[in-house]
Amino acid sequence: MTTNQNGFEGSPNPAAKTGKRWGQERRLEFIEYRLRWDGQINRSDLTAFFGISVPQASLDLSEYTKRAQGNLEYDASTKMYRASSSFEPVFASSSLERYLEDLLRDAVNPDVPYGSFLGWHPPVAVVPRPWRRLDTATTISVVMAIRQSLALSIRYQSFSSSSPSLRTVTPHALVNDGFRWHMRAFCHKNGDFRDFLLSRILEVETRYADQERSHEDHAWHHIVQLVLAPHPQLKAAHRGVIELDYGMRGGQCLLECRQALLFYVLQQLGLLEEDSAKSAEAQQIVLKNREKLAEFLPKTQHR
Amino acid sequence: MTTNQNGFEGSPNPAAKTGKRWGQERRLEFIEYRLRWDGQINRSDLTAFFGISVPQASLDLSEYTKRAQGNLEYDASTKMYRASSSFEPVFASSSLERYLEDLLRDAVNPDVPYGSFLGWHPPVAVVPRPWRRLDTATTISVVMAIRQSLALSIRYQSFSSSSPSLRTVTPHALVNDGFRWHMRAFCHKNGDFRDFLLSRILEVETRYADQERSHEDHAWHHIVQLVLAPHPQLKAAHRGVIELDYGMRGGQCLLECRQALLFYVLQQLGLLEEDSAKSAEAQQIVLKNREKLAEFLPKTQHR
DNA sequence: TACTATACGTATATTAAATATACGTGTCTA
DNA sequence: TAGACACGTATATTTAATATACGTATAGTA
Repeated sequence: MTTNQNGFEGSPNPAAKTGKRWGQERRLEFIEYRLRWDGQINRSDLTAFFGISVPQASLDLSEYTKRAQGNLEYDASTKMYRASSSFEPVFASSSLERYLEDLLRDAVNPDVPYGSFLGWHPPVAVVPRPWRRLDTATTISVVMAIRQSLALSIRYQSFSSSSPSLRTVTPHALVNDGFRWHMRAFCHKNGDFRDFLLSRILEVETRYADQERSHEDHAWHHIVQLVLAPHPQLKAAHRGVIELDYGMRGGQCLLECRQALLFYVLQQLGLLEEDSAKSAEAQQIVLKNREKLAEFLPKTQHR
Repeated sequence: MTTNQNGFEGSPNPAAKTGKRWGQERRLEFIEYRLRWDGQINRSDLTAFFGISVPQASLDLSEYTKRAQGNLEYDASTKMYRASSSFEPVFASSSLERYLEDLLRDAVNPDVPYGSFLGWHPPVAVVPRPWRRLDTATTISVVMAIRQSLALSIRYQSFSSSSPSLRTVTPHALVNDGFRWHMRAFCHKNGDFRDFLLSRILEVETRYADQERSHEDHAWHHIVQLVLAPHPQLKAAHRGVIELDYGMRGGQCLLECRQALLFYVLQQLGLLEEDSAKSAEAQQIVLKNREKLAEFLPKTQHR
């Protein structure tokens, strides 16, 4: 990628030209996706979804058969194609991860069109989140600031100070902690790098040219390793369950994470306190290399 | 939707035929998406992404201008179109929610093609999750069982029992608790509805026809309301911050949730115990209608 | 058992979309 | 000031997709 003086880069090329037609490639992916996750597909699915004609749908189906021999078999009784018993996916876009993500997005935000290929799908429920939604203009300001290495003067409501204060920050990345969005930024007042919740930015007042500062953020680039193990006070059988859940081998597993995110990881795993009041059953896992990691935790966490 | 004797339904029609061409509609959405979140677009973005010709890209851009007058302005110096100051989106697909979801999916699973329109985007970090991934075949079995009202005989590793046991269950929905996927199912052994972690299903042994049981699952269909408020022992200024975070009005906010998910919601909000050992600062919020909700919590939670 | 409806495949000619190629314009860089 | 580049637009041409039609197979129903 090349960067010009505006800080803009040539965009990457995810669904790049392959010589094939973009539209038809999507239709072939659609066939496989529906075949796999809806269990079935026929021409009317294609004509309804893409607005193509019946003969074209036939052509697409025969093209898919050519590319993925033996995946399709026609069930004349239901007038549907089904995945054969020897079905082997040929498109990465029909992966389990994508399907689950599609289900999730649809359940969380049914009004937003995500362009998914979902057909029939099971009822899905998601644990609701109480936080208020973000502001579009603020998000765009932050993204632009990251791209062009701008410093932003923001009115920010930190938890530690009683009223909103003006700060100058130079953001360089976005962070999702599983619940909310933050920006990772250099704070000009304190002279260090911190996290700021996007939802606590009340206003972006001014922006001016700064410099690229990401490389100075050591806690960001430093990757630390957590060693997790089942709680030793659990019965052996329970330990086995935990090992299954976490895919542990030899009684432990490793989890890599940016030092800057260590606090959030431990918080989510309920591992912040050394000796929690919780029972072994509720605690489930322990952090084996706590001493080693202790130095990487902030002294006071101002959320 | 109509259901035939196989339990399959006619599929919904999200990107339905609008008279317009599906492919060109995607290209127009792409133009707006890039304009909004990449800040810019030009013909080569279109030709590279969709594999179309230069004149066609020009046609698409002028078509977008026709549909969204005043959104585009050409910057001859960078040879790019930019969003004008009076930019008004005309496609719901360029919403903030979709952009953030796209960023998240790309960060969590960079290898899975999600078909997003993301161009340049800021570095994004996500708090890593330690759980092992699901099995495709198991997931398909569960989805099929839900669709066709099948009972599954599964080898399941519950946390309470020491070794995997065989159970017969009839699932009717999927649940995402923010971390892991469950199925909501009728348990034939216990005669009630429970949650089962998909990752603890070791094997699906047999499946046989059962009946639709979702309507009997009262805790599933019953919606309860949580009343959340800032922790009363917080200073007034801190309470204001919490009210901002949660979008509270009049010092509280409501959160609706299925009774069956109440446990997970309280767990995630750190509100499971009545009097937590945590400080008011760490606790942040309280549940105002705890007594009312107490009856809806399971006596013993077997995770 | 015959009749009807429907979805399949495939063939035809036709329409419409997208292409290659070309030429003139304006702006930045060398 | 010349060259490079991206813009727009016009041409003829190619290719994709369409409408229409006909024959086949299955399920449901009279």
